[in-house]
Amino acid sequence: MELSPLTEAFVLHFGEMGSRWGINRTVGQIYALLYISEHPLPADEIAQKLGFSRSNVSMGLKELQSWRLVRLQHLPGDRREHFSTPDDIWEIVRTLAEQRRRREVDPTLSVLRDLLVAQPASESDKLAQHKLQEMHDLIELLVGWADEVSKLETKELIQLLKLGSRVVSLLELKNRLPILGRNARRRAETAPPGDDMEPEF
Amino acid sequence: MELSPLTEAFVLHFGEMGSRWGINRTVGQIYALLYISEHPLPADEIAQKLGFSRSNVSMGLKELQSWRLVRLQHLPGDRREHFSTPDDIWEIVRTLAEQRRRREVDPTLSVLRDLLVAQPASESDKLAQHKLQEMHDLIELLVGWADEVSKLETKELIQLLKLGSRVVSLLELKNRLPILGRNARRRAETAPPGDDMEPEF
DNA sequence: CTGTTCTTTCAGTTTTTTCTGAAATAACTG
DNA sequence: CAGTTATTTCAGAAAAAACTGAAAGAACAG
Repeated sequence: MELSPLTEAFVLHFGEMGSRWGINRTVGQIYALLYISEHPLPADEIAQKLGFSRSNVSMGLKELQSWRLVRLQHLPGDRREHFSTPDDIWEIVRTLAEQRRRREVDPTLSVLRDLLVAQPASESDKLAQHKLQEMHDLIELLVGWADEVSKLETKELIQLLKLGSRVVSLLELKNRLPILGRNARRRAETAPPGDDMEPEF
Repeated sequence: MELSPLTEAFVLHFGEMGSRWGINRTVGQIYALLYISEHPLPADEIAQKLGFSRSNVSMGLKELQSWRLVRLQHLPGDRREHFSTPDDIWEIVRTLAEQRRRREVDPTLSVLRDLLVAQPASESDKLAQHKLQEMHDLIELLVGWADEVSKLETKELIQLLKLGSRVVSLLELKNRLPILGRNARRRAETAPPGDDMEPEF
């Protein structure tokens, strides 16, 4: 491997974790190596450092590129392609979220919607559809939140995260000042039957 | 399969998605079936409906139980064990988050911490440690946020999610009204002692 | 206790995924 | 252009993961 023990430990752990998240170990290790490396690396060097075949690295990089998680660049005086990760780790998080959404969440929402508009063939299908509706609404809520939040500047995002649940006190504040929130006075209403996800605020 | 087309479509999609998230297809399908079913199901019925061997189902259920994602119960007049998912979908989300954290996030933080306290063997190790520090801090921030937020009542949580990025305007509002006082209305249980993530608002 | 029903375990098989080397392709150099 | 270097593709090998049936183990009923 000829990696420093520090790098090796990180790379191995990351590969292991990757495989628990549906990313193959090789790809995880390549990513970890690029992340921790000072400079962009050419494919043959990655192969040599990690002990993979050149072709395996080629496929791994292709995969990472399809996720937009690595960037390709050319260094002067070297014909090889060099790969690197973005310098800003928040950009990495955003990309990951965006891609996961595009590849897994959106197709799932689409399937759920199809099943929800289908004519139920039985009583038990109707009950099933209710469950699917709950799941659909939950995912949509989370996705909507993620969309909103991903628009924030990193600084604002960090501020928000640091605030944690204390943000709720702000909500209470808002609710105590009805002039600020359009639905401030609707809280006491009972939820409509068959829809227990709708918060009235 | 003898499942309604609706159930079958859901189960198949869920199995597919599971396998992209590091959960094997069988386990994903079992979970989907339990989720969508009206009543708790015994293992042999799951096996029959999904066309898996009884032993495969047994292993899948064991896996799901280790994740605390399914519950076992006995129905009167039936010696078999019946399995079900929680009725409240938010509980499912919480469990999933909690378990992922315990199994993947915490070990990763632990590895990162170990590598951060290790003596760097070179200049390039020092740079690497800087990258690891960034990753560590980011994960810790996210985990801290998740901890805080998971303490909220579901209603509050939904309210927060619906608010999305508009919460930032509340933050600004608050900053413009210093009369309300620092940490006004702060909830005692959400402020762990020794918390180093204190927001300056 | 004996027989019955339900559940788990696990060695071996099947299936799927990952990985490689060889060959093809592409990109450049002089 | 011919030669060289870099990259990708892909059929088959290797490895890993999933799955099964048979057998053992547990929990009960009578």
